[in-house]
Amino acid sequence: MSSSTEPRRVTIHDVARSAGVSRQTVSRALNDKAEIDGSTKQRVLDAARELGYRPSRFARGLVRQDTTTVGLVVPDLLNPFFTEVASGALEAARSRGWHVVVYDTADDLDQELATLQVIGAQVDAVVGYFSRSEEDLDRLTPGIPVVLIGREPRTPRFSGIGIDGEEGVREAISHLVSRGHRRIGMLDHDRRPEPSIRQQWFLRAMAEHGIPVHPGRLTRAAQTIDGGGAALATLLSAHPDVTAVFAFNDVIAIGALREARRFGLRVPADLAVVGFDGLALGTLVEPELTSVALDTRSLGALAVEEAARLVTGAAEPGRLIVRAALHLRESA
Amino acid sequence: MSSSTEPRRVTIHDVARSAGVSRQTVSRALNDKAEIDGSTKQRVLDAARELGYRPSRFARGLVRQDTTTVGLVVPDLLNPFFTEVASGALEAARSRGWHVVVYDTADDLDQELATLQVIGAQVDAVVGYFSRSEEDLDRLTPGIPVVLIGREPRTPRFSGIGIDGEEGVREAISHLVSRGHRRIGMLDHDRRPEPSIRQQWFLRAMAEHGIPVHPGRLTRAAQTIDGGGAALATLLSAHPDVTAVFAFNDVIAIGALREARRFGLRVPADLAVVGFDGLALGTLVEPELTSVALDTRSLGALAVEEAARLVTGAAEPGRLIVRAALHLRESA
DNA sequence: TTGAAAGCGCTAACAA
DNA sequence: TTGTTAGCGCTTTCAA
Repeated sequence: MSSSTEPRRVTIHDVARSAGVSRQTVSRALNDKAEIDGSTKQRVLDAARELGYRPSRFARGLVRQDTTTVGLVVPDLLNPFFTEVASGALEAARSRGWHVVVYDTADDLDQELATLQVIGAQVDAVVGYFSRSEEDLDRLTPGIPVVLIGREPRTPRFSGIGIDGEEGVREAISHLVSRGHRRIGMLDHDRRPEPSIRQQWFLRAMAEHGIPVHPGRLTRAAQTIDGGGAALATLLSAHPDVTAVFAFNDVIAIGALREARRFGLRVPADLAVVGFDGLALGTLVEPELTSVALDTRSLGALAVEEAARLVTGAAEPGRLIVRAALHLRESA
Repeated sequence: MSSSTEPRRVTIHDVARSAGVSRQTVSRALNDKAEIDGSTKQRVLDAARELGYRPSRFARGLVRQDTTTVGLVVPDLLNPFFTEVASGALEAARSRGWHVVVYDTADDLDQELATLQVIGAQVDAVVGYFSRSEEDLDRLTPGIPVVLIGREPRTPRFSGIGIDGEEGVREAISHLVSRGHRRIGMLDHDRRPEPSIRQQWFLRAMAEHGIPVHPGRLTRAAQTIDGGGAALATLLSAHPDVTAVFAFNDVIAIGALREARRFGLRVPADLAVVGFDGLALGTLVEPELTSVALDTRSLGALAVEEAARLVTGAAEPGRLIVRAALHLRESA
């Protein structure tokens, strides 16, 4: 029967007293140590169960400094790209015996801030996607190793897992051009005022083929399926002569695919669509999505491995690059 | 310059000595307490940064017992169903200021065991999907509140978030029957030897319409897109006269959708397909998937909320039920 | 405004 | 096999 007032924590001391042994013996029983009598052990275990005893993870962690926890921050776990990155991070962590605390910031700067404010007290290292400035990040994660994914750190304070898709985009554009496309649009992201690096790759690849890109053919899309659809609609209403589009990512591309269908356009016959990321989702849609593909899971895994290097002091913050390559499927 | 040998941890004591103050003052500076001189505070902060000091989360947690962490266990984060559940759990946790440690057991009993063995030392409560017996679970999570999702606990040791899809399945079958279907197959899961409860709902609903179900029309599928496709192929080769299928879940149903297309069958004209879960993914495929839908995110959220009740002692372990309802879209 | 002392709950060493 | 002692690193009294 438990008191209905303050539910004071049951400690190892209570168990010891109840079983008539020392705290040390309780510890031995609970941790399956060798030097303990069978019947004593059973008595202790019974007492522990009786009292509903749970060891404090803090006290235990304090004395056995052995567990490592990494914080993984993503803007939206439901976005399949981040799901794949998270999955890779989880697997890499598991293979090292690390634990992963996951935070979904809902792509919101305030929630990102709130996360950063609490994360420092919970983890040994932080990996993931952040929108705040490096100054902010540094201030909010004092002394903690941080690995930025998909973003080039400007200072040696952070490690970065970068993406080099230039060659992959070049392949994609060459493919489109070889199929006779010349009026090619792009559905860029709309997160920042300036164009993405992927747009730069796109423009450079187009320039290599001597094809000018009308600025109106560069549209911006929210990073959702619906956003991709809306952007395609905008693009096509202004430039109905476009025969192919390159999207900032697969989510946007899949939205475009769906919108094209609603427009009555056949893909790829009337409109070719190329995405970026190479999500598994791209193989489920009809037609299957051609994409400049990344090994998304290794993005997460590499981030955790880099975090491990930083935590152990095996390396200074550095950068790693993941390359993208064209995966030719049906949509282009 | 740091020693290249044992990288001994920098403690509050080191900072105190370096700044020429007491440990207490360091604590005050770091925790933004009021009673401290501005210049002293700055000196301490500088020293801390200089030494790369990071407070131990264990020591801090030990004395401040305020943070709560819940462990979320899923068999496969890449399965969109579990992604949605996880997303709901993360949001519910965030709103309580809880942290979530996520474990992906890769649908493997040994990894589940390994997870259970370490999770107790990391979290205040556990929620998620488990395949092991309640005896095993109880033994491995001594004293820790556990909430089982999608599984009815047999003992009051555990809370459960159950799914009641009987009415939803009945709606689905009524719909199919009203469209003239009578030879309806089911693609059940293949995780256990016995048929799923969803199959029982299916058979009961069919019986209510007085339609006998040939046992050969009950097939088993691995819970992947490919598994769903393979199962449909098996079913159709043995029973080509089937005009509709009900799948254990949307993932299997989407595999069936794809396979039907490869068979040259039009959906729903030649073959109607109904899934279960109501995943967002179902709206991305062509045709959009009709499904007995669940609020998957609330499944995760309810689990965390129940965990909160157990942790605070506000309630004894209990069960909650989430109901499913037919979402009519295009595939049936 | 600062410091000294006490203790959070546990386990690793050592002694009995 | 068991108990005693001494911390792990931090924050909260309380006194200076």
